[in-house]
Amino acid sequence: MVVSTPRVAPYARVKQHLKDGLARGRWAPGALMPSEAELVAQFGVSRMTVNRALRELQTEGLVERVQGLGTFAAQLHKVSSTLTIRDLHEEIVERGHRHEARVHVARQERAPAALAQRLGLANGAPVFHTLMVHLACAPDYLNIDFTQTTPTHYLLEVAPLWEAQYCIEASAPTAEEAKLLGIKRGDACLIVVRRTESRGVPITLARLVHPGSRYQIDGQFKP
Amino acid sequence: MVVSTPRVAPYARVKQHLKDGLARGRWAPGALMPSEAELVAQFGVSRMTVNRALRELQTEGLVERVQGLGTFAAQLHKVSSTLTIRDLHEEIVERGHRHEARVHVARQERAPAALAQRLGLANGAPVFHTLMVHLACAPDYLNIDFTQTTPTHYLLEVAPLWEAQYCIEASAPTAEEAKLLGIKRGDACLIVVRRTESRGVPITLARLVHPGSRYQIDGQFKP
DNA sequence: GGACTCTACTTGTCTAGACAAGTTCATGCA
DNA sequence: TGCATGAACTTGTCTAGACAAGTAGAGTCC
Repeated sequence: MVVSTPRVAPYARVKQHLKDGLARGRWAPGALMPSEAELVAQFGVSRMTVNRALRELQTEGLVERVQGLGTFAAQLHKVSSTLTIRDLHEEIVERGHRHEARVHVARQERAPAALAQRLGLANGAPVFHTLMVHLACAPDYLNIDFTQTTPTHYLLEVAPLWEAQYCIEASAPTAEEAKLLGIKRGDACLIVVRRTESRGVPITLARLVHPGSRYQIDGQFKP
Repeated sequence: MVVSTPRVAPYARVKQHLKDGLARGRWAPGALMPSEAELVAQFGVSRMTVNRALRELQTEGLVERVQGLGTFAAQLHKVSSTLTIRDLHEEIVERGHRHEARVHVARQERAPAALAQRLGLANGAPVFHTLMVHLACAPDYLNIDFTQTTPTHYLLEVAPLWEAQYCIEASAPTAEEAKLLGIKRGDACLIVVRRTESRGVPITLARLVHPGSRYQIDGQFKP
């Protein structure tokens, strides 16, 4: 019987070796780690190979490198994880549900002062204002634009999303939001305020209100 | 007057060129992008240089590469951003505040069934149970263990954090939590449930309750 | 038609050497 | 003492070439 050894690339071997060492605390946060030259000698590979391993560990936030100084074990107190912002339309379609939405407001407006400031626009600059409620299980309702797709989906196709800041908070919905979502004013909501830019130009400022009892934001971190 | 041109590395030039093209929609999501060989000819650099540019774009999620096929513009509908989980103690100290905490529960227990399942442990396995309230502006209060540091801080030093899953939701606090935090039961709270592992061994399962009126979770995405 | 092989193209990875640029430290000079 | 210099080390990056491995399509044989 032949056991196929799943050939592991040398750069991956070096990388895993360093990860293991970090995992078992061989190098305390901030401690100096082996130099590229040492790893070259130890593993018998070329410097480019070792360099790739270290560079990837750096982008993963596991080590910090300083030209002229060396490679240091990163402070693991700061852990950056990935949080996926998904297009709601895509999400629902993938789950096999139909997705429709009720559009309550869809008009061009002059930006009020507070909004203009947050978007970095002049007072009264024209903006599009859309207010809609997404329904995962669709009733037979209106059939206008944006009931088959989401504004985010549309904007992502027109202008690739290039920058986004978001802010997650919990609070009670406004009276209007509670009414639209069919919940009580006292019910906790998860509110994501998301601002997107493309090439420095503000694209969207969305206030996404999720009933706390039905939505969660999940994320995961792996080294 | 000499204007110093900030020398840009060739790999960065290639990378930026592709980013620009993606930003202005030169390649629709899923479309075939130039091959390494084409970029080598176009920029007059070696293949390793082009390869690095493309590989980094891949790890940034901007392109997808398939051996034998080519490089494709990524579906930009999925945007992964970074969310920083910070050590609360570190955070508060950095802001120049003193940080103390009231410890209400700190004992070893047998894990109840629900908890054991979430941690992947046997029923009744011994776990440490800590319940504490963090105070940003410290009164003069108890002075026991963990009032100068946080359990998370301690555990991060003992066992480097190697994996974390979290889940953010909004809901009303339990009666006990409301009492401890000095808020009303109806006030919305931002609840982060965080589970950490190190080398496959569960380390902590934390339920972090933040009064919605005082805390937000911020994040940012940049290409 | 169906199965096979061969070719052209793609990405994945490694090598050995090179030069640039940053840090640290010892050395020597004024 | 104070300061400039340079050696020794580090990481950052590039090159030209090589082989491996995966895909797609054309051609060939049965």
